[in-house]
Amino acid sequence: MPELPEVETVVRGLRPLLLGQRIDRVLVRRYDLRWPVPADLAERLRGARVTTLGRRAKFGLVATDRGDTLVFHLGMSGRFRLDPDQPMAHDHVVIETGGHQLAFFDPRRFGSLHLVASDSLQSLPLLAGLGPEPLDDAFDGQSLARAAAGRRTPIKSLLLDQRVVAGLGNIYASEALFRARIAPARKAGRIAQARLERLADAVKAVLAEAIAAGGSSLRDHVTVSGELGTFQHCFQVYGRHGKACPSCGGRIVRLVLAGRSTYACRRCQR
DNA sequence: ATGCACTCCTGAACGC
DNA sequence: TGCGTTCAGGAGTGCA
Repeated sequence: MPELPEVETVVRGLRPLLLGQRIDRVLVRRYDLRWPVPADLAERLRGARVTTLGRRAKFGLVATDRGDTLVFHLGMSGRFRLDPDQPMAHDHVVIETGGHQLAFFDPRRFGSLHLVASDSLQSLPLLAGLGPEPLDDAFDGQSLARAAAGRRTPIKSLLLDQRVVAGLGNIYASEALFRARIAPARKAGRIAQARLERLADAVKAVLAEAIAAGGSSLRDHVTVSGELGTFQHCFQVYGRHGKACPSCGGRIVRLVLAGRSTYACRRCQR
C-alpha cells in the first residue's frame, strides 16, 4: 500500500483526529517492528498534546508539545485502524486520544515507530539520508540528471533510491516512466537531459493525481477511516501485464529489475 | 563506489 | 478441501 500518496492520505486522515488532542494513553504490544520501538515510547507520549502532523517521504510525522516527534513508517503492510471493533493480532501499538483509539496495525512488521527531538529530526539516520521531496522545486530534471550522471543502474532502480528522490515506490516508479515514455531498464546515465526533465514532470504529475484520489488501494484500506483510495483504477501499466497498453494497444509486459516487478509498454517506452 | 541478491515477516492468491 | 509455491506497495546489509 504505502508510497508517498498513501502516506500523505493517512496523514491527512489523522490530522483532524489528532491535532490539538492530548494523548491519554499508549499501549505497546510489540516492540520488535522493523526497528525496535523505543522502550520509553508510551511514557514519553502520555500527556503530550499533538501540535502538527506532517510527512517526509514515506514517513509520517506527529509532533507534540513535549518537543518530540513521533515518526512512523508503514512498511509494506502498515495501517492505522480507528476505533477497532475488536483488537487484532497485529495491532502492535494503540494510542488513546480524544475519546478515540488508534491502532498501528502491521502484519509483516516492516513498518516502524520512532520518537525523536522535533528540532533535530536529522538525528534519525532514516531521515538524514533522504533526497528531495518529489513535489518540491528542489526535485526537477536537473537534480535527476545530477543523480543519474555516470550511473549504469536502470532508471527505474534510480527512482526507487530514496537518496535521489524521497517517497517514490514500486507502483509510481513504473507509472511515471510510462508517462515519460522511458523504458525502465534504460541505464540512468544514458538518458538525455530533456527526457529526464519529462520524467521529473511525470513523477510530480502522477503523485499529485494519486494524492487527489486518496492514494491507491490494492489489498488494504488506505485511509484512517477505512475508505479506499481510488487511484488503483488509474494505473496505466502497474499490475497490468498481458493487458492492452492504454496508449498504443500493445501488450504490457512485466519485467524484474533489482528484484522488483516492473511494468512497461515496449512500444511506447524507449 | 556501484549494483544487486538477500533478508526481515505474514498473508493472500494461485496451481495442482 | 488441502497443500505447497509464489508473490507483495520497503529498504538496510553485505557481497562481488
